[in-house]
Amino acid sequence: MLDIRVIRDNPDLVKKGTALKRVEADVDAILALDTQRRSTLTRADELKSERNTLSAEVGKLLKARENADDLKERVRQIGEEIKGLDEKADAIDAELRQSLLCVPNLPHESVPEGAGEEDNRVVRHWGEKPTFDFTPRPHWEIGEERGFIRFDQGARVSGSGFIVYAGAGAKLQRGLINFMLDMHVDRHGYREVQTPFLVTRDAMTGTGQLPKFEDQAYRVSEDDLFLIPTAEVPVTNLNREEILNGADLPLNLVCHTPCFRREAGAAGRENRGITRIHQFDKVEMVKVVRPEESYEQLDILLQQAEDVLQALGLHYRVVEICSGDLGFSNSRQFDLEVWAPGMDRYLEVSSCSNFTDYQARRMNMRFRREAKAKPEFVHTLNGSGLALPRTMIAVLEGYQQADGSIRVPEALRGFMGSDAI
RNA sequence: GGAGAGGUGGCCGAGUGGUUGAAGGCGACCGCCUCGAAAGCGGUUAAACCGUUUAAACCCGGUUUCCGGGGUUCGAAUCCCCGCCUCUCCGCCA
Repeated sequence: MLDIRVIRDNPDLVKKGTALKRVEADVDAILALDTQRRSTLTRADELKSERNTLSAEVGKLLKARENADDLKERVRQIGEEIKGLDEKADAIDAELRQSLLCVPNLPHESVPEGAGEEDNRVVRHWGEKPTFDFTPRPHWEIGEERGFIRFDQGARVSGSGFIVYAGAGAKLQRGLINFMLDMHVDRHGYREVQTPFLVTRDAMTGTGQLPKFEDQAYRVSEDDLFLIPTAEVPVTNLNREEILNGADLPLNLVCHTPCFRREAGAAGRENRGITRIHQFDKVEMVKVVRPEESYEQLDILLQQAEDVLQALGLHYRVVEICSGDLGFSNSRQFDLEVWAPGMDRYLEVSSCSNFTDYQARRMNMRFRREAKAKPEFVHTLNGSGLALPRTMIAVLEGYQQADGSIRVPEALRGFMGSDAI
């Protein structure tokens, strides 16, 4: 969330930023609550100060075996008044926090202005679209025909939007996961973690999925836990409520998890095959860094995600996300879109974002530069490296051959033990 | 799931109703000593919020916080209730 002081001191800046993001946020209501909160707090504090003084006097009187009944009664009355003010302050506080949680992060000044997806900017391309001497087929045809992807069995077990990988398809996904993890660990210097897939409401709130987007998450109501929509949630929250040692930054963490998304209202034409399913695997990179280096780290993160696609020999483009399409908690974001020849379109396989101190403030995650320095909020970033289904699509469609077999990308041959499946 | 024990500052660990934000130790930082270091000696060492001030901040005044939430009391780290977490034993189980 945003620093209330920033909102207090620069309300217009905040209004401008949220407008750029095309998000409604009632800044004036927040300012009013803030003023109310402070005046209530000031009055309560004064009374508490008085109570503390008088209480000490009661103690002295009692110790001297003198009567303190009158004083006691007076303090009791003050106590009641304090109780009322505290309750009021708590109520205002809760309301203020709720409002604050619904204000998005502000876009970085470099972010192009735009209303939505259509205004995103293609920054560059890498590689070239593969050419075929036959009409490349979409992955759902290939996958079904070869038994790599069992849509029927996924639906049978869990309903529509769930799939089963089988045989060489299952092994291919496993190979991709290993390949990605190894690259980030061995080459990019990340530390691998394995986290829970069910997280608390606090964790979901910390990274920004809640309270605004609860309808997108699977929830286990019995325990009020949520199935993670991305490893970003458990991994970023790993050090919440902590003051980190500045010498330990930046933290570079990589994690493979399944991701669960309800995708309410997203069924249909655009999402045929496995482009958008309720459960998919993803390798995610998370960085926790010093504030002054977060934008530089975003470039590094993006490059590291690109490295995976390049190593797999997949043509892709880098897209800079405009203000109106920017994620709720993001200040700047680049997507990687891989080419899927069978579908004849680009697919988002990675999203690399800087969250500045927005998540850190929600999670209360800070660091100390030096031994006695004041704690400061860290900056957090994350990027997919990569989402598996769409990588799978690009491989199946991009490496398909006329006879229906799939060439195995060089990088995966050692693992697969063959050069075609 | 059942029974018991426990959750105090960066860490260890005192503290059972009134100058305890919290003894003592460790660690860290500063200074002295030293050619330098170690040892030794002295000092410093929680966070948030409100107010004041300011270019911003420090300082200063106040409040809160000893797992979280309620309660008792003039006053709670200390007493009571609920919850969460950790450990031990039992049960169960990949």
